[in-house]
Amino acid sequence: MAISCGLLAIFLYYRLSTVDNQLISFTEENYLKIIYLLTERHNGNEVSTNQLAEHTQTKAASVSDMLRKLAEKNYINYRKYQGVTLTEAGEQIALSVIRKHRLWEVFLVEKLGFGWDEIHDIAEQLEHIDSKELTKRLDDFLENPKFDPHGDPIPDAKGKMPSVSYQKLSEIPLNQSVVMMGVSVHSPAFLQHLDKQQITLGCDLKVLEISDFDKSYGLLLNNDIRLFVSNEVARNLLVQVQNS
Amino acid sequence: MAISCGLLAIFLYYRLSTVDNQLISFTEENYLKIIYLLTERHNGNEVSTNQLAEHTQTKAASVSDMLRKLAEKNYINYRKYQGVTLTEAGEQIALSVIRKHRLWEVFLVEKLGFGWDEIHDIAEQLEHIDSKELTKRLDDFLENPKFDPHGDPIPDAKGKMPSVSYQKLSEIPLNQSVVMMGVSVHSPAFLQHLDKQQITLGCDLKVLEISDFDKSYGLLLNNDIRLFVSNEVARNLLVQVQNS
DNA sequence: ATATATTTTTAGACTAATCTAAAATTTTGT
DNA sequence: ACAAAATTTTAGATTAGTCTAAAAATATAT
Repeated sequence: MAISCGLLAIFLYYRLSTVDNQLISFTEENYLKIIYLLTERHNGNEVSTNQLAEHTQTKAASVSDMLRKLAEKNYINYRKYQGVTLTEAGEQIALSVIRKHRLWEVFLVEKLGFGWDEIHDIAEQLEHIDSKELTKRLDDFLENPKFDPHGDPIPDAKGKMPSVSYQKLSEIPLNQSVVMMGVSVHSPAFLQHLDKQQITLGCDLKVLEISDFDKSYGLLLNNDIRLFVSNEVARNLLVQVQNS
Repeated sequence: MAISCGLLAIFLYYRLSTVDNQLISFTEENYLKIIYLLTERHNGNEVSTNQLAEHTQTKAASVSDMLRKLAEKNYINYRKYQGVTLTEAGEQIALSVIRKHRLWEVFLVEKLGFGWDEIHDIAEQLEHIDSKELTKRLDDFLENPKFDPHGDPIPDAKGKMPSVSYQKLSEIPLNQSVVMMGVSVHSPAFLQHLDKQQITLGCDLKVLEISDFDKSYGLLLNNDIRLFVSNEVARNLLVQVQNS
């Protein structure tokens, strides 16, 4: 019986974001989020048009257009042909979207029982839901998690990202005990591959050897099980030395 | 670190709906939902262009355009100048959106502790999240509720709406004990007004008198408290005679 | 060091959804 | 029953976000 639905018309393109009350579309939020994540991955270096085209699944021409627009709105620092970084305003929006994405992922796994390989596409939708109060209550309902089901840190309500110091398993010396803390690839195929070998967040790992034959990693899992994983897998497992 | 975000670009305008795998936009979903609710309110009679313009908060000209489009896609029966009704296909989409809307409303109230006056706008956003699996798991998580926090029935996964037989309190004879089952207006102002008088879903009501002076209703609440509510309130309270 | 290859931007076009203004149709009131 | 009023549709324009093709800028390789 509830009818009052009008807002959604406007909402489709633009809505008054709860971040600083700026008008911002889903699409713009997405670009800012992707710029944030790629910048982080490149240690703060500028992100290129082609990289953005790849990750937004659009063409470079479309990206150029959008960058001009985001620069006009002062969400990004844009030097033509040189790539972009986020401004403070752009970063706050990106962090707000990432916060919502990761909180919803926790919800999907912890409350609804989804696997960590099933949640990405749903969280991609939920991350754009615009309600500060909802985000706050969801955060409390989930008991203020600091990490999502992939081990990624969740920014707080003020946009502060917990600092983490993960290393790739491939960079850990032989026989060093480490704890599995995250993954740097989120593809369902990769995550399911880990599931099959019972490699989960929080498990103990030790590299016993690197095979001369195929550079695969011989591991000891939870001080118990011996297994081999490919170099590719070892490079995408994020770990931390115990008690540090 | 999760980057794979591309789908959203396409998703913005169109996505493959889980209902029969048809391409459908947020906007189209909204029109279908509103047509369903208005048709229901008018006991199955056709809905007019102007009514739709009012409820979508657009102009009649925009509605005409959209109706042409929805008719082309066989979601509605459209006779120019005569109004519209939903086809079976259109009704299934509308029911799917309404199901999600009402399930999310239950979530917001039961799990996150929102008041029934605070949830409409958030549910308007959440109703468009597209994942059959999510809806199914949410439904189970909420223990398969049959009614939302306003007393509106929740269609099942197959699009079957529970039938309800509510009457307006204003149509109930004097001294007939009834149970409060729903509201026919969802405005925060109305819902907060009820809160202040402790009129909640499930409470017992009996009309003791209708004032000659201002046509207000003298009620007995929970066989205990006497209070007066306006005619306007009485017309928007949906009740049911006990044990029927 | 400069020609070639790659990347990025610009120009021009398209679609979805909206708008205003004007034309067409239906309804209403006497 | 028919003129006036109200409603609905059509015509033409606008904006966001995308595209392709071509031009401009930068990077690379001998």
